[in-house]
Amino acid sequence: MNEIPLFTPARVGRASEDVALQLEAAIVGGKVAPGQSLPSERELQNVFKTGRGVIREALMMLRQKGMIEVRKGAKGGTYVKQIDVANVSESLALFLRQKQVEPRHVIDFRESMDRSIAMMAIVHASSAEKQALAEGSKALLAMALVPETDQHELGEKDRELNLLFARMSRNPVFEWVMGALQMGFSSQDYALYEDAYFREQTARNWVDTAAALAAGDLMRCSACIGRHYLLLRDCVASCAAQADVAELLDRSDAAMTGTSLTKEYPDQADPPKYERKEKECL
Amino acid sequence: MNEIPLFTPARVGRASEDVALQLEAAIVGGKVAPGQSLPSERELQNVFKTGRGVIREALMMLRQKGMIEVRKGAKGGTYVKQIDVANVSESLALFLRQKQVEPRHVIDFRESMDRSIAMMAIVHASSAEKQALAEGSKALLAMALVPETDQHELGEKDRELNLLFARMSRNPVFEWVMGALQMGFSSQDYALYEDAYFREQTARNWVDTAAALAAGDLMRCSACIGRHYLLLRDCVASCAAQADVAELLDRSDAAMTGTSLTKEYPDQADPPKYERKEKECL
DNA sequence: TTGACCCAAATGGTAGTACCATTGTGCCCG
DNA sequence: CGGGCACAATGGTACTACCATTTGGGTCAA
Repeated sequence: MNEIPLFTPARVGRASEDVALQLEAAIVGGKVAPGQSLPSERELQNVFKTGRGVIREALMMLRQKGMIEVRKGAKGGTYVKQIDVANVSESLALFLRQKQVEPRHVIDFRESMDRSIAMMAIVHASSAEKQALAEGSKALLAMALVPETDQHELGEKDRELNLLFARMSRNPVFEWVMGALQMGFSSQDYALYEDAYFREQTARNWVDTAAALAAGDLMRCSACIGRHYLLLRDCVASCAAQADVAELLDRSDAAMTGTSLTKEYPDQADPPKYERKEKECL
Repeated sequence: MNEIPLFTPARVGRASEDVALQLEAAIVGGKVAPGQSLPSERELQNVFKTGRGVIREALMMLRQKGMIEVRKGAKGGTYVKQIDVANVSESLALFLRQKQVEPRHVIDFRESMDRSIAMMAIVHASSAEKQALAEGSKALLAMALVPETDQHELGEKDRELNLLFARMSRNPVFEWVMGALQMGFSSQDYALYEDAYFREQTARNWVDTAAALAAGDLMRCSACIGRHYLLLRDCVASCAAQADVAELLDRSDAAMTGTSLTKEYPDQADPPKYERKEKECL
């Protein structure tokens, strides 16, 4: 099964794809190191014997992948870049959102990853890191106990701790995957710091987690992680209950405003409105 | 820290980005359902009051993200698509490759994920799935014992089993992340089936794993997983030894052929060569 | 009636040109 | 010596014209 298609539609349209592929190959092949620049668009135009639009489209694709960065002006051009984890995060977040993945599944995944991280961190993390985590968690608790603290600030701190925690596994893959997941679902974590009860419980639990980790007590650490996600699940469940009501209102609201961008206008003469508000600057 | 920049360089260049953002918002906002099509490029040109090139660049970006699919001809246009997990995989693979992540770290990550999956699969998987895994692993073993079997075929089967295994966790996130990781590192798994010894050991181990899983014996299952990755680590290590030699040869070879694409030609009059072999079809 | 064929319209793909905006460099003048 | 200005390189945008592909309908013949 899964044979190579015998007749691939050779070179059917899409020269830009071809160009992008060749440029990508040159980059990943190490022909152009990060920091160096590709030839200018007009040079590439000559090299590939094609129009400038094709080159620009190809560069757009590479830019979208995060492989290059484009700068205007003299000494401008397309510079090869280190790919940022944010690119992966964005891609993943987009996918998960579109798949309407249940928060429960993401939470389960994160929990199992956290347990793995804890296991590795206990073995591999330096004592300095362990201390940093302990202090960070205490700082979080201090912040959480002040009622005026903004939940976003707390969420940010939580995210920071999570990343530090992941880094302690000494395995960058964990750090990256965790970062990618967090990027798309920060709203969940923020919600955890909305309610005063959850806020305090979560912060205290962080302190316990850090202490257990520092003590090398995997069992207690694992229990703490379990408790963390128990809180998160509770919180998400209670939020979902509210959100359901909000969504119902929102949906009936959206049904009223018929701002569609599609082609389904059988009888309507004046399709999409699309007020261009940002465009009077030309 | 991490304040929102007070003065964002408002609308500096890059109208295509603006267009892409608005279209993306329309898509993720559900204004255009998958399967439906956006207006044609020429219509969008009017809607956004911009040149067609800008529209095309924006569409290229969305296409790169996997959100749309573009078809030529009458009734052609840009159709909103379900994002494929392959997009995430590609993004992740590109990132990992560029970060020169050590195989060891990826393997560790996969191992810990496999253990989590096993835990969940024992609880959640249906008996039909468990049986399917058992039969699949036996089929793999049968194939592995025939010396003539192609290693790629075995690798493909292995990949299939892995995916089935991940699916048994009943959590799609595991399946997707596993799929994404495999896509970028299939060569490792293929290597496992190159040597006759590793081939047989791995296949037998798969059978044991499936049996343990079906029996609900988490301990034995976990041990099998450990053994699997022990084999993989051994295999990768022995491959790396060979690869090191090859790389040295390859590097000195690359140093000879000076086909550079960068701008560093202080004295050279005729920069990049770039024979266009695919282009005589116009 | 049915089938084959062809042509027109819609749409994406490519080429080319002209011009604008931005930015670094270096010359020129005070 | 220093500030400012002109210039050149480069990306960003607009517009036009034309090509290639695909669909659908219309026409003509069997």
